Amino acid sequence: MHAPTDDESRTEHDRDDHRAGHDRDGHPAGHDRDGHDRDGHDRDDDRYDPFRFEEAIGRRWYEERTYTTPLDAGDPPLYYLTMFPYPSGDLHMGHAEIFSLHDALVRQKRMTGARVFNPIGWDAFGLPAENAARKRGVDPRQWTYANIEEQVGSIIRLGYSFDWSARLHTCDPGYYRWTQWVFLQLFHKGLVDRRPGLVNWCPGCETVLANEQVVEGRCERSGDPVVRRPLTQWYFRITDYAQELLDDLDSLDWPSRVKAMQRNWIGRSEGATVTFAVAGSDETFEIYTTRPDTIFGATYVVFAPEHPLATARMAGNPEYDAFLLEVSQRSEIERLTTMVGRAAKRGVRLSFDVVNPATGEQIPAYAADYVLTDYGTGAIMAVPCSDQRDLDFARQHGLPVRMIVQPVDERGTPLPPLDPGTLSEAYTGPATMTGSGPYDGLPTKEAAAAIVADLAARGLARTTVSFRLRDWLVSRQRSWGAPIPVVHCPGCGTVPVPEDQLPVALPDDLDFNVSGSPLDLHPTWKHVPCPSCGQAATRDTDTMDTFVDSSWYFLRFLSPGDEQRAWPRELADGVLPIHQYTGGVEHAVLHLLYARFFVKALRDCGLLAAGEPFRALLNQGQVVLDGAAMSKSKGNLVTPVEVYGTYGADTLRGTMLFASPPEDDIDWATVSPSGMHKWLSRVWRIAIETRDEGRPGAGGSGPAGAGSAAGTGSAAGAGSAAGELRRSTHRTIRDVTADYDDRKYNTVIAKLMTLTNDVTEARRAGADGEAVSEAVDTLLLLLAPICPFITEELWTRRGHAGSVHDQSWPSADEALLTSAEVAVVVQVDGKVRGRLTVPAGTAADELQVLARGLEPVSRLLAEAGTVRVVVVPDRVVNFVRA
RNA sequence: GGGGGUGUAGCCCAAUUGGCAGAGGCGGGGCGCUUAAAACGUCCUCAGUGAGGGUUCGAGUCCCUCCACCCCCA
Repeated sequence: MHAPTDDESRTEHDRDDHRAGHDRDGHPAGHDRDGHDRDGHDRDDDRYDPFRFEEAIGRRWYEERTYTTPLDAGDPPLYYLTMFPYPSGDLHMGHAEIFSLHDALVRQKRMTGARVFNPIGWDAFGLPAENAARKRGVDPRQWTYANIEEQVGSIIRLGYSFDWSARLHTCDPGYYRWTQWVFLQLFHKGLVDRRPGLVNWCPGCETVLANEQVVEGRCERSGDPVVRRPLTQWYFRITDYAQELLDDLDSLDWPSRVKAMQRNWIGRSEGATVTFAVAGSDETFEIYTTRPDTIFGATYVVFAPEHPLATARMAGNPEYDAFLLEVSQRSEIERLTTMVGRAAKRGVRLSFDVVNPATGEQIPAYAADYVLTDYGTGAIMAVPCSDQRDLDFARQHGLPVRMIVQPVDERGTPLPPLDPGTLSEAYTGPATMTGSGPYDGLPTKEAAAAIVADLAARGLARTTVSFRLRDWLVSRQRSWGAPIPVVHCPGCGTVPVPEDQLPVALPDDLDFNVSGSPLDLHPTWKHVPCPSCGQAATRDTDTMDTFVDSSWYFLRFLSPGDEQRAWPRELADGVLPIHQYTGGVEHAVLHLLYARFFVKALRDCGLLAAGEPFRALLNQGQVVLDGAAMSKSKGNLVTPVEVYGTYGADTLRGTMLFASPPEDDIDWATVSPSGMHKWLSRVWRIAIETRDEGRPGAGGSGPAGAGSAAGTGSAAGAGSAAGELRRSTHRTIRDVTADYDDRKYNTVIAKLMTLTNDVTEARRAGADGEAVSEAVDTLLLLLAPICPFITEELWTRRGHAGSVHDQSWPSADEALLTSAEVAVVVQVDGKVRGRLTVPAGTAADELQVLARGLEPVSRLLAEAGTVRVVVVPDRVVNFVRA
C-alpha cells in the first residue's frame, strides 16, 4: 500500500519538516535547532524528536487517503464509528481522548486482518454559531467551516486513521436535504405530530427544548432556568417505541450504566387507571396509580392545575386563574423542588368533591402542581400514609391521614402499627392490608391485583403501563439548523414540502441581531406559494433539533455525496448495527436514545432492516483538571494543541491511554506526558541502537509471527538471556492481544514498558541480536495502534519495507509461553512456609512429596497428623492440619 | 428513597478471575555519567486492599451489613 521510503529523500524531507513544524521553544528533548543543522543526520538518530517526522507522516496519510475503505466492493466492512464532533473551536481534550482510544481500537482491528470503515464528519448545526454571529457579527457558516478546518488540521496532526473520503457536515445543504427527507418519511408514517402543549422554554436560548435537554430544571446548554409555555410544536412520537426501546436494551453490548440510565429515563411503571366520579354528577374522570392496593386510604384527589376537568369547573374563578398563571410562570426548577422533598406544595381546593369507587366515600378534590399534566392521566388519588408527597400535602392542608397498611417484616410477622396522627414518613415497605374492608390481611401485592380485578368487573379500573418518556419535541426557534420542510397554507393546512423541492434551504442573508427567530423575521424567506394549491402560504420557520441531524448521520456516511438517495439500502443492511461505537457518556440518554428510535422508525418505514444502530458501545470518561471539569471560564483549560505542540502527537495519544482504564475520568493533574515522552525516547533509542542486530542483510528477518528468523522455542537455550527475552516477547504478545480485546490500553502500555525493560536487561546480559531484534520489532507492532508515528518511523528506519500499520498482528509462539520452571508456594494452614522451584507441569503427588521435604514444613507436619492436602499444580501446596 | 459504579502504596493504576498483594508510571531518595546542570542510566523507597462479619485449606476477588465518593432517576 505504501511505497518504501527512500532514505536520502527522507532525510531532506524531514529537515524541511522540522523547520516548518517544530517552532516552539523548550520542548523536552531540548532540541537546539542550530546544533541540529550543523551536526547533520547521524546525530538525528540519537534523539527522539517527534517533530522531525510526525507531521509529514500525518500529512501523507491524509493526502494519500491512506485509510479509505472502499464500500462498493467485496463483503461489507466492519463499521467502527466515533461520535462526530461539534465544531465549537479547535479539538478539546475530550476529543483527543476519545479519538485516541477509538483509533487504537480501529488500527489494532485492521492489523488483525479486518476491513474497517471508520468515517468522520461534523455535527455542524447548532446554537453556538448563532451566538457567535450575534456577538461578533461572524457569519455562522464561515464560523462553522473555519472551526471545522481547524479541527481537521488537529486530527491530521494527531494521526487518526479516518476515512476522509466519507467526510460530511450536517450543515451542508447536501446533508440537511436528506435530514428533511427523513423527517418527511416519519411524517408520512404518522410518527410526527404538530400539537399544542406545555413546553420547556429556555429564555437564554430563546427556544423550546426537549425534555432530555432539561437537567434539574435548567437548560443543559446555557444553564438558564427553564419555564413552561403553552406552544404548538412538532413532536416525534418516540413514546410509540417506549416498550421496544426498553426491551431491546437487553440485546446490546453496552456499558451497564448506560443501559440503566436509559431504563431510568424510559421509566416504565405498571399500575392501574381507576375511574372516579364527581360527587353529585354523572361526570367521571380517571386517575393513574402505581399502588391500587392503597385505594382505601385515599382521602382526597389531586388534579394537575391544567387538567380540563379542573379548569372547566373553576372557570371564571379569579383565585384559580391566578393560581394557573402562577404555575405557568413558575420555572421548572421551582416546580421540581415543590414536587420533591418537603418544600411547600402549593395547591387549591377545587369547587367539588369526588367519590372513591372502592369505598363510596365522598372526598375533596384539589389542584396542585406536584401532579403533572402529561404523566399518567393528570390526576391522582392521594394516599398520605404511603406516599410522601401526599403526606406532606395532607399535613400542610389539614387533610386526614388514614392507615391502610400493617407493616410486616420479611417473614410476614407484623411490626408495631403506625400511628396516622403522628406519621411523618410515608410507609412503602412490605405490609398487609388493614382498614380496607374485604381485603384486610392480604399482602399488599395480592390486594392490588384483587382490587383492580374487582373494580374492573364494575368497569371502573384497568391495569395500565405508564412511561416517564415523553414524545421528542423537535422544533426549535433557531436559524442555524435544518428547516422543518412544511408549509402552512390557509386553505390546505399543514402541507409537507414535496421531496423534489428539497432542500428547503436556509437564506444567506439572515440578520442575527434581532430579538426572536432570525428565520421567522427574515423579510421574504417564509413567503411561498402552497405546494398543494398554489395560494400564498408561509413556511414553517422553526428548524429541527440538532439531535435529529445526529440521529441518522451514520447512515449518510455510507454515501455522503449521493444526490439520488439518502443511503444505499443493501450496504446499510450489511453494516448495521454498527460494530463498535465510541463516545462520551454525556450522550447516554439524549443522542443514543434518539438514534435508537430513528433506526426503529426507519425500519418501520421500510427503509432499513436493522432495529438498533449501535451493537457495541464504549464510553470514555472525561478529562478533568484537579477533579473539576476543564473550561475556558475557569481558566484551567489544557488543550491538545499545547500538548502535541510540546511533546508530539504520539505522547499525547499514549498519555491519554496510559492514564487510566478507558471508562474512568482522566485527571490531567495526575498524568505525566513527560513520563510518556521519556519512555518513547527509550523505545526510540533502543530501536535505533539495535537496528542492525540480527540482520546480516538489511531487512532480512521479520518479526515474531511473520516467519521468525530467531528460530523456535527450543532453539533458544532455556535460561539464557536470549531465551528469557523470547519468552517475554511472546508472553507480551499474548497478554497485550488479550488487553486490546478487552480495551485495557493502560495495561497494554504497561506491558510494553515491561518488554522495553526486558530488552534492556537482555542486552546487558548479552542476548543475541536475533532475539533482541524480534523483541523490538514486536514492540513496534504492538505499539503501532496507540503511537502510530514513532512506530512507523522506526519500522522504516529499521529497514522494513512498507508501513508498520499494514503488518499482520503478531501471534505468540505457544512453545514459548510456558516457563520451564515455576515457583510453587508451600503453605501450612494457609501460611507460607516455603517455596519450591520445579519444572512446569510437575504432578500433584510429586509436588506433595517435594513439599513435605522442605525443612520448616516437615517439622510442622511431624507435630500433628495431616488432615488434608490441597495441591494446585504450578501454584500452591497447602497442608491443613486438624 | 431507588438504581448503576468506584474504594489497593504519597498519587495514577495492576493483580492469571479464589492461589506468594505489585506489572507499569508519577512523585521522593541514593549512586553512576558530567567541569556543572539538564538529559540519560541504575538501584531503592512505600500498602495488606474503606470498616466489620461470613463462606473456604486459602478472599483484593464470592456472600451479608455498614461507611465514603461519583453518576442516573426520584
